[in-house]
Amino acid sequence: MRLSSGVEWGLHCCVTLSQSQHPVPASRLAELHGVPQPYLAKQLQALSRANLVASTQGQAGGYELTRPASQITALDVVVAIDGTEPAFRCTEIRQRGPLAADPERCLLPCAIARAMATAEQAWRSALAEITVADLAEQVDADSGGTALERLQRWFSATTPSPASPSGPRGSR
Amino acid sequence: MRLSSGVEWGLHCCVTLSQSQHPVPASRLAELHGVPQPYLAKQLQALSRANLVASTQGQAGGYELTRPASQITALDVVVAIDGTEPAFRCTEIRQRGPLAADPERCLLPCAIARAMATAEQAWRSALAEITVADLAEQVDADSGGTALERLQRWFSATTPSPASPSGPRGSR
DNA sequence: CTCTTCTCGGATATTCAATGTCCGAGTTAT
DNA sequence: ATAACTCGGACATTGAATATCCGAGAAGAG
Ligand code: SF4
Ligand code: SF4
Repeated sequence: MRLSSGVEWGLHCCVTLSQSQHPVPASRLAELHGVPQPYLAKQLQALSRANLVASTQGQAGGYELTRPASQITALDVVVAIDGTEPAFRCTEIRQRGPLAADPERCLLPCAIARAMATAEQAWRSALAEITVADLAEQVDADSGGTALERLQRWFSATTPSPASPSGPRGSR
Repeated sequence: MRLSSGVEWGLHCCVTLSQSQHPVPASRLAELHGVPQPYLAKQLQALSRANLVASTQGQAGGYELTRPASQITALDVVVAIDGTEPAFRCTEIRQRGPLAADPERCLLPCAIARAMATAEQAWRSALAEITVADLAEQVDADSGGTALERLQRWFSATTPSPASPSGPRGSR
């Protein structure tokens, strides 16, 4: 069982966006996390399609959350990026082979599929209990209360500073 | 999130084996479920490595359960086939980028990783509640109490019948 | 009002893992 | 002792996830 690695980036981006008052471009988020920009854009598009983040185009554009962080659960992010299809996909092999069951008896999922669905429901319920606000709070506590402040200070460097004449950011 | 499709076959094989008193060859299991024989063998090897099934070689060989069906949980099967690695793999992106946290603060998993691990633990706990015996019972109930009997009758066709002289099974 | 610049959005290659397949080692009944 | 049948691990193939690119569109500056 593998979970798309983009889920991790999506969660980080949501936590990051919850600390910004202004839209943040995708390129800044990618630079902050040290991940390839084009691929992160793909995940952000998925979040945008799920209406978790809103995109603003233009010069001061970027992404921002559409809801308060306390209204966004981890399950929302996971579903938005990884999709809603269940991990256990039934191939209906009970209808194949010499002992195939009558199709009329296969109208509802069998016991095995039901058990797996129940387990997956427990997983989703656990994720629905955690909100992005909770994650931000815990991340801040882990770093001794300095992470969120450093994050906001870093945002200031990318805030629209209209007086920057010839930004000599010749890095690349 | 995707779960290996071999998990489904492994669960079916365990339920099937719980109804047989004699070892069952992999080729018979594949024929019964209508899946490619060589690939099913791969999954059975994984089950064998986890000591869930025992393999007997030779002419009357095959696979059989090593424990009573009530002692084998669905989690055992899933772990044996799909592996024990967690679905959420942390890339430690908090240590990358311009705002990299001090490595000394990253000794324990961060809040995001902890939340995902908790959810996954709930999933595994739910699977550990279900045993193969429970599954067999429910499958039988779903079919009106005829599935297990049909299964055992089908086994009779492959039971060591020493009087078969020149089995003209020229199907393939 | 125009123009430039910056942004997102979807369509497009590449890489890795899961799927599917094969043949050799080993063991039992004949 | 022989022969037939079994499992076990090593080997191609396919699909999806990963990583990337360029065009459409909107906001702000001039
Ligand atoms: S529904 Fe149940 S019996 Fe049918 S293929 Fe899926 S797991 Fe097997
Ligand atoms: S441990 Fe937490 S902060 Fe670090 S990379 Fe994983 S999810 Fe992100």
